[in-house]
Amino acid sequence: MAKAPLPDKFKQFGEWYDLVSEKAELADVRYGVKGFVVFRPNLMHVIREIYEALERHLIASGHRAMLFPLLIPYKNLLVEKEHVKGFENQVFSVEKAGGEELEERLFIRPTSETAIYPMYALWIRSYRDLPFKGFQSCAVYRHETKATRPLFRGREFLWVESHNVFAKKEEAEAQLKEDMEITRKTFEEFALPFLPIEREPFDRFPGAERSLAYDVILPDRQVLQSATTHLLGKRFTAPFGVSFLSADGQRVVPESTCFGPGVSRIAALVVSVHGDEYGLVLPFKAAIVQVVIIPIRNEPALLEYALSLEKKLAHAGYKVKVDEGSETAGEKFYHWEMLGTPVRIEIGPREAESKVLTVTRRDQRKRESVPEDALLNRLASLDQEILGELSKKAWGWLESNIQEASSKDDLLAKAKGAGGFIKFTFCGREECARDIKAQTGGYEVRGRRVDIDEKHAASCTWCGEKGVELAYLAKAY
RNA sequence: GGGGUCGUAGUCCAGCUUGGUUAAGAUUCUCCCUUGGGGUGGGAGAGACCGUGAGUUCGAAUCUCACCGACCCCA
Repeated sequence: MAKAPLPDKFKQFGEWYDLVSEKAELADVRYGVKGFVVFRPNLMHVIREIYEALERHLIASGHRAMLFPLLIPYKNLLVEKEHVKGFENQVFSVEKAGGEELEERLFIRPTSETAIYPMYALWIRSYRDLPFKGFQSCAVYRHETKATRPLFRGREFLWVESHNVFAKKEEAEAQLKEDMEITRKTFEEFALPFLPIEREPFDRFPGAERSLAYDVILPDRQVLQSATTHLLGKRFTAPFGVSFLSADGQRVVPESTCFGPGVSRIAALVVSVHGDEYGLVLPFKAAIVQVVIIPIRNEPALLEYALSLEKKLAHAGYKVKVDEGSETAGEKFYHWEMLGTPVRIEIGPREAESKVLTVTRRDQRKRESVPEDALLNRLASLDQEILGELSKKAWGWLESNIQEASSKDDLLAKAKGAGGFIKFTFCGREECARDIKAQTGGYEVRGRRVDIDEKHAASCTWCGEKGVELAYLAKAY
């Protein structure tokens, strides 16, 4: 068999990713502005499906869609001190319009707190207005100075941002759990794993009281943060003047949370986590074409049979396409494998004669024979099987890349090794985290897991001070 | 912030050291024939103001300077 078109993603992830992005026609980097790429139709399909899933789960849990303007008055940025510090060096600003200097300077949202909270201050008047749960699906803009890579880090990225307001702290705390659940359900639909990790106090979103992040290990064993949710307390509601009258007539400043699943990054995960040396591997939900039918020769009888099958599958609700192109069969196989199409049906004289079809699943690249009258049942089971097996494989990779360090020496040795997560007992001190990062060549303290309770030792594995938690270390994007 | 590499068809790139005919090749795209169950083979055609600007020269993709852009490494 011929050589695979792509390198091994576990050995040369950067090269693999750039090539698959080009060959599967995902992103086009030729637009010519650094950090800004064009999303092509194959990628937009994945993006739209991710949006569809996130929005469905948000709405089912009581959120409502909104859309705030892209441009925000500059003075709004100055309202919350920590927030300004975090973003002022990253914002794009607009000073002119129609050739004239603007009376009021505007900036392009790097995130929308400063656009949303002034309006919340107008909308929220009574305890009856709470909880207020809203979200918007949009692009945000940050002038990143680090190296950019399509979908992983750009100066424009797509996300959903949810901004919720609650009367009571417990309700806000509970929202963090709900956000985690929404992330879990969405990721499940794309067979993606993640670890929910609470960030250390010194590593929070500017202005947050608590920050949870959803970390995934990529094929190069570096960690990618795909989404975050933050407990903001009164950090934004108070300075922006959001308050309400309680049932007993008291003026109260409410609590708030925000949740930001990075849609471009989740798409990058679908590509990176499932793909192989033949290209993308997509679950049914993410595929723009779910079943491709390939007539092995350009003969009218074969084409006719292929089209009748297409009609049958389309009627059953599948996204199906007959490849009528003039390329040879082998060329078409490679093409559709690169695009990650989950199922391929080959139609040759044998199939047309016997009505027993040759069906190939993309994830395993294995052929099987399926009688035509059993095809719909088989496709339905393949949908679930492929999703299940992709998920199992993805979780297996994540879990097999978590190690635990028993001592400082052990930690140093493991840090020199393959990468991935290293668990250790942490004292919680920023100084200690800085020291670890400096001495391990870039391992950062990500924080502690919130989905399970993990026992920690009495003293910090690194510095020997009192241990407070079992924390995860990793090199991050 | 510091250091380095590179800009030539849609894509990958040769040529530059030592200036000189029509800028070579592969891939891609179009058409014809052939082939077809894992990237068939052949033929014809299309596609490049050689990143931009200036300088040196009889003559610049090639030498010089400036600018713009991209990529990589280190902090």
